[in-house]
Amino acid sequence: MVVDRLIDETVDGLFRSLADPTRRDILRRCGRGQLSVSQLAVCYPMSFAAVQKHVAVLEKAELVTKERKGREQLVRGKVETIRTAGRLLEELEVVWRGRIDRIEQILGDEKRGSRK
Amino acid sequence: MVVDRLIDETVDGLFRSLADPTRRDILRRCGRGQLSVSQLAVCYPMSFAAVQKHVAVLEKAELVTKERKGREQLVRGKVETIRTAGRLLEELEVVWRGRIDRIEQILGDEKRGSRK
DNA sequence: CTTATCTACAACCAGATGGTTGTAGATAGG
DNA sequence: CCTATCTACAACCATCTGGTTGTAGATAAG
Repeated sequence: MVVDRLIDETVDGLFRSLADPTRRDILRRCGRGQLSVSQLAVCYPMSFAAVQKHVAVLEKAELVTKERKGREQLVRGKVETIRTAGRLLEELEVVWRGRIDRIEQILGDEKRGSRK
Repeated sequence: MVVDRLIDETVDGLFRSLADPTRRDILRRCGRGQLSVSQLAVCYPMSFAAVQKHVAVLEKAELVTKERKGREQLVRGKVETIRTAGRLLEELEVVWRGRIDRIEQILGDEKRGSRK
């Protein structure tokens, strides 16, 4: 199993974070980590506090990190977490493709060793 | 752009569907499409109606399809939609990696024509 | 036909979510 | 020092979400 031992809550938070257009847009903007929270905030038709909350959600899901720079807080995207999400999806495909085969193989292995 | 013209609502529904452990488990189980809604329902500590709602959410997000078989409704995973989700994540990575380069390139192309 | 099973859907409820405003602490600049 | 800016966080509110129960339609089985 490629992505093991990620508890449900973590995965929930990861995908839930991605399920909001404002947060996806924040992610697109902050790949290089040059934008402060207030710079991000002016991009959206909502209050600073609302954007701050979105950033907090992303941070909790580890999709971004924040780095203090004077009185600003620079937001940077965390590529590893995006990859984790991608791997979770791939794993699903693998389960779909291999479920039955794998069960048969395991049952076979018990008496025959590897097949083919 | 690999994944174009997917409106926000669609993407929201896609990731939101994935942000629930019951629904992720349903997806894992129904890759081959052999399971009816009621067969799925007995796997979880909740009512039939609750599982039915989860399946409805997955169906609306096009992560599964349903196929009538007599009085049952067989649920089958839709691999293309999983791939769509994966591509959305990859696209994010691409934006992070190439944002600045691409802006420079577009500005350059305006006077130079296509490169390479 | 009658009954049991599978599905669909409405109504309802508690808790989470996404927004608001307001207050307050830190830091930069005049 | 004083002020403006950036951030943090609490309180509040409307809506969405994930669960429940109950009712009803269709199909399979006796």
